[in-house]
Amino acid sequence: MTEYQNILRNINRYVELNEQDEQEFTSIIKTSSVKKRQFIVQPNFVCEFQTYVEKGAFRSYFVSDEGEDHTIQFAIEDWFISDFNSYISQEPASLFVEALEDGIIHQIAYQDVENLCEKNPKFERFFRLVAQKSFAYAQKRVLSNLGKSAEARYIEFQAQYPTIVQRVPQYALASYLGMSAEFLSKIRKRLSKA
Amino acid sequence: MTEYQNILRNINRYVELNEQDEQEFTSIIKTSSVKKRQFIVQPNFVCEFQTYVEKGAFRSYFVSDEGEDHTIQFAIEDWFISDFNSYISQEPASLFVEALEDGIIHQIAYQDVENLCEKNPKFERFFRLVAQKSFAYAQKRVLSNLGKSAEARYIEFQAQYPTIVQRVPQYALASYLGMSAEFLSKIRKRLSKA
DNA sequence: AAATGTTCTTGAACTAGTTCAAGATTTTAT
DNA sequence: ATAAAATCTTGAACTAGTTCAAGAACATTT
Repeated sequence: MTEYQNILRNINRYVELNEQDEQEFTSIIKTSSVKKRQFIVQPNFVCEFQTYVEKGAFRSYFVSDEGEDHTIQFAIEDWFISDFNSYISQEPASLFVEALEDGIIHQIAYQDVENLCEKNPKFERFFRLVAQKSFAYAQKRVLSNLGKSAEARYIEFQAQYPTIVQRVPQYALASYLGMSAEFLSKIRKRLSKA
Repeated sequence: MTEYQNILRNINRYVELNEQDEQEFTSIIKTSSVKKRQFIVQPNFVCEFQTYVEKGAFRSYFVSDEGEDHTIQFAIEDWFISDFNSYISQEPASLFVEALEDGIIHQIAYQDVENLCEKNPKFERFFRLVAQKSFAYAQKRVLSNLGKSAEARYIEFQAQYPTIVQRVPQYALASYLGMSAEFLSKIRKRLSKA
């Protein structure tokens, strides 16, 4: 079992890689370990990498002018996370990406990915499929919450991602679900009694 | 000037097409004209096409369980629109896509696009870049509205897309901006006095 | 095991935005 | 031109969710 087993298996769900392809891909990976509360992306710095979570839990969030924070995405094992906007345009990020636990990540740099895509159409294809799926998924998330009450949004998230609910601080979850931390606390109390 | 001038110019912003490429692409286009209030996508039918707007204005929207409608996207000349989720997965749509004016569209079918991508990496590349940009753009839209009041959301949209504000019915705009039609009416009144 | 920092809970007062209803205006079809 | 349909406006009553503040529980460091 190699260091890159998991990330390669992930890619193989979309395209079939031979040894040569796998070698091309793993040669651009940079692996690091991160400590809880460490930032791997910060506003005003360009988000150079897409990050694959080998171990740990992360969240990306945006701090609005009024100083509230808004969680955009959680990522645990086998998920990718980044400030995608910044990554794609190679302009300064507006998000933080923060480790919620100690973890291990594999990162791939924008220019390395672009070169790889140009060299090997299998990767062009992989990144097309992933981008399309991410976009579709993001739209689905928005839809599934439209017109729902705060309580309904929580119940649905809890049903769909029970592990994340347990693993993530409540204020981060509240800010993901678009409600105040206090209100989420009240919802949970109400539900635990019923 | 050909029938496909505009859509080809759009693609050429991302990849350079020679005559042969252009020919491959235009051969899969299906052009039609649509009447105001006509639906080009409907829930429960698979969204077979991506639609390029040659002329006209469209909106995609979702009707929640409670019967409210929520506009997801507007599209005018030179934009693409679809129920992307349905298109990508080739599963039944959950959105309506409705013509807001009489118009002309160019459509490309899922399977034709996939075949084209497999045959010609330039198109693989084009659709990767477009999917990535759409995803980044969708995220940006979400971010730019987070934590803002209904009035601020309206003001910003109006500043960024003045033509759309003029061209689109107010209830559709309100449902795009996430507020009731009545409230948008009140906001506008307030602003016109100030 | 004490001390410090972080996260979670609870209630009371508040408010941005909704809902309802009815009339006014604009657009579309005949 | 006229009627019918669609859209927009306005005010009054309401409510889901926020904000503030202070204490309780939990986690982390020394």
